[in-house]
Amino acid sequence: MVVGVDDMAADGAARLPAASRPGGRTARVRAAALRATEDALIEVGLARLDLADIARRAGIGKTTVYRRWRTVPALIADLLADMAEQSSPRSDTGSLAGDLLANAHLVQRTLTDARQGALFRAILAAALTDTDTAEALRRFYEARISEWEPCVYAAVERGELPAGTDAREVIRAVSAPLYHRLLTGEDIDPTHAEHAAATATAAARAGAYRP
Amino acid sequence: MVVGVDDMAADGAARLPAASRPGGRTARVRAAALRATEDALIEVGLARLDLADIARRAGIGKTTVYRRWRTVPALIADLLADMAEQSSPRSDTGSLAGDLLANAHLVQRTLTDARQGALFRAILAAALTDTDTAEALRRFYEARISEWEPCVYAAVERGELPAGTDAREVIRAVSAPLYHRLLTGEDIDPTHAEHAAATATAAARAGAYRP
DNA sequence: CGACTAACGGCACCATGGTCCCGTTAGTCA
DNA sequence: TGACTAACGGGACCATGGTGCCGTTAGTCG
Repeated sequence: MVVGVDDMAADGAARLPAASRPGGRTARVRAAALRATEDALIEVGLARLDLADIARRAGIGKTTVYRRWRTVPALIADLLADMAEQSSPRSDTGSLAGDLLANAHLVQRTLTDARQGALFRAILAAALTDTDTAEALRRFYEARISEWEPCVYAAVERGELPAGTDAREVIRAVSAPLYHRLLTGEDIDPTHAEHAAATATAAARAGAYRP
Repeated sequence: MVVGVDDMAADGAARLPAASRPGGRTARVRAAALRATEDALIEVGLARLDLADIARRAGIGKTTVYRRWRTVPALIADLLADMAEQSSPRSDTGSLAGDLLANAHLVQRTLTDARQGALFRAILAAALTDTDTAEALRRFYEARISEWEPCVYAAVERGELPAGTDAREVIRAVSAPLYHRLLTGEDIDPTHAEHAAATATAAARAGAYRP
């Protein structure tokens, strides 16, 4: 088998636009493929996903999809890398309880939204069956958590929380119970968001997030 | 198409041993299929699962598997129903913190164990892509939570917690952060279990689980 | 204990997702 | 602005998972 540069996509995670030729078309193809993947995941779900269908939606060749990403998880991992780059701004309400509530509501709305919710379910399912996707998901959350952790630093400075509080753990604690409900397909309403935020706030105040 | 009684498995969730003939062989076949499903999920994972392979492992006919369960998610949902029936006893250490810690360690060990962890990852992935499986998963957790909620009632009676504390929410709060780590493929060690238990305890004491 | 039939099993068949080959398009760089 | 080649696209081909048919096995019940 003669391996051209053409055939090298199989090295672990999906690669970003190739180093040697990052220009227009490659980037356009990637963007179209990722949007199509998003749509397909939302409409038909992970289980019935078909790379040929994605190619059709994206208006690109089926061969291209197989060559560049090779597998469904690799494609999703690349989608996650793309999502991690788009940042959503945090709130700053002036109190820890308010900030965490805003965060909880954001997560709640995302997971409840018809499109976003379906997308996240599919992505989480993919992450559970593929380590590269899991790694990409971790990076995605790293980015989101980094966005929100200043809330906790501010609360420590205001004297709301004990010094040494693990900011990232506090942020994670807000969304964990909401994701747990997502797993079992239970509904997630604003009440649950409020509970999640209140619980994390109480635990943080009690000093439960110091190592 | 002549529909015999033979062909009626497609009504939603997988059925339990048929009402009219619950006896020996049917039950044996089901048990063998569920054990084989467990093994296959652990060894090859959800993505590469093959019903013919499961039939081979179970020593039963491929046709039988397709006829009785129809799809992979239906088979997994039936596996979950089976798992829900096997109860694991709770601990009683005499204090809420101790009981929740015991629960957290149990969850931590389960998710960390090579076989059980892989099995849970596959099951959660299936639940995220199929509502019947999600429903079965919900029932499974209902059973587990019911087993442990007396810890909380006891703590209320001892005066450790305020009256009106939502027992089920407290139990869920212990495992939620551990499952959240599972999603992203992060390691889960006893330290994380201790944090999860301590956090839930602190939040419960602070009255965060009253509606 | 023998007839009845639900449920199982083997096998051939078929649909469809994934691979391969090779010609085409379009960034890149002198 | 033209040669070079990375990357794309079409379509034939192939492997494999899922279905249908029909004979066989073994609980059930009189």
